Amino acid sequence: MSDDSDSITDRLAEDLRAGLFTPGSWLKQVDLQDRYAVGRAPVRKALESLAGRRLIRYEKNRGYSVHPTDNDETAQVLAIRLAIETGFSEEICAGARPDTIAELRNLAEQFARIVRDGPFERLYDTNLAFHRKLLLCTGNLHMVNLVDDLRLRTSPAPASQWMDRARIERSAQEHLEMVLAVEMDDSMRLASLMRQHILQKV
Amino acid sequence: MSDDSDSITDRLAEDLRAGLFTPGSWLKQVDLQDRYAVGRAPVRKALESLAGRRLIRYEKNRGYSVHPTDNDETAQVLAIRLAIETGFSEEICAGARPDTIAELRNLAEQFARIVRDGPFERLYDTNLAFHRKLLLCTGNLHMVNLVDDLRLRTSPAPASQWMDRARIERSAQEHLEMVLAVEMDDSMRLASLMRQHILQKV
DNA sequence: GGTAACAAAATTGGCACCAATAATCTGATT
DNA sequence: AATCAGATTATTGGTGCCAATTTTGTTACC
Repeated sequence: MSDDSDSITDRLAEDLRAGLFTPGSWLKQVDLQDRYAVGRAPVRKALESLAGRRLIRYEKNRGYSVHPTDNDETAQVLAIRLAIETGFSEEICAGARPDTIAELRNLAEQFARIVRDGPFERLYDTNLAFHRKLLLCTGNLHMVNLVDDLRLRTSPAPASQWMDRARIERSAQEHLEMVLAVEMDDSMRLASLMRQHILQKV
Repeated sequence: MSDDSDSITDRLAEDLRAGLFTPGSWLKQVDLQDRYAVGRAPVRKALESLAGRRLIRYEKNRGYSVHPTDNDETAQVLAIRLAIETGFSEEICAGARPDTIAELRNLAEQFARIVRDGPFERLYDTNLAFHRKLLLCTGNLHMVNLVDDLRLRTSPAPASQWMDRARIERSAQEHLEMVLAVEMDDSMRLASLMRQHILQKV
């Protein structure tokens, strides 16, 4: 993600995504330089970068903190994702080539397989890969990266989102239906599926 | 914007917005600490923050650089703005109170007045204020801030966007029509106006 | 016991210097 | 003259230290 390959920014972002930090708590620089075995400069760089991406908060002379789990806030970020992803449904259908659709189907089936047999720790990755490839059909890499960041702002932890088995099974089904919608060039149906998928209206 | 009020981040962002740096050029840290009369630590902090917001680029061991004026890239960012702003047209209409509509009309008229009489250097600010207030009707501050950043990524300089007098007069007219659409709770019309306004299809 | 003022500790912010890497210049060789 | 290798310069990246600020702890006072 970050252009700085061997930086700790990605590791910190991943740990935030995984919910390893208590929401609302302070990300103290000494703790982080201890945790990631780096100096303070790389820590500050990572914190400032993530704050710029609004993955964490910043207050002058107080430091950087993990977003508290605020339902209203996550709902707002979710609404942004919704507008973007559904707004690009036409371009997704227009830009999807047959081989890409085949890869999408593969990823959707792989997700369904993991839902059935595990390993469940790979659910998030596989789900992410599917959605990334779906959005990449538009050729708009900036949009894909932006949605990635928005996703990091909405999913506080895998636990809360993937706990319910009925829900993830439904997600797997929706993935397959989305592939069908893309295959049939039915952007309206795709947008509708995306809406209920993102909002998780079970 | 940035939580750090007395930082140079905002000043640098504003100078980038105003097009004071050559597109594609390197933002050398020594130049910046000279320009803003600060040390290198604040400079690095500002650069990393702006890179996180993708207002500038970063390459490891090479530094931070101004985005080159890439038509394809700006078109992609514009497409994101389009999806978001039109996607929120319903919420704008739903959330607009009478007094807010009055303020919107004021801003639209103020913009039209400046188009007529000047001072033209305030065109960007007034335009921004109008669009911010329009989007703020949704109550989604995260979306407003995000669109602000996207706007900073699309408008390389005021010159390119505001040069054509016919275009800005048309923009002023569109602002007023948008207010009418909001007043009439016609979200479809508002979305349509926003589309042509953002894409500047003259 | 509770509160306010003060002191101590913890934490962030910034600066100066050095290391690591990249860019540029120089000159020898063909 | 063009090219390649090496040296020189320029630029970024990192570390350690200290200042500024905030937080926490302590003590006197009511």
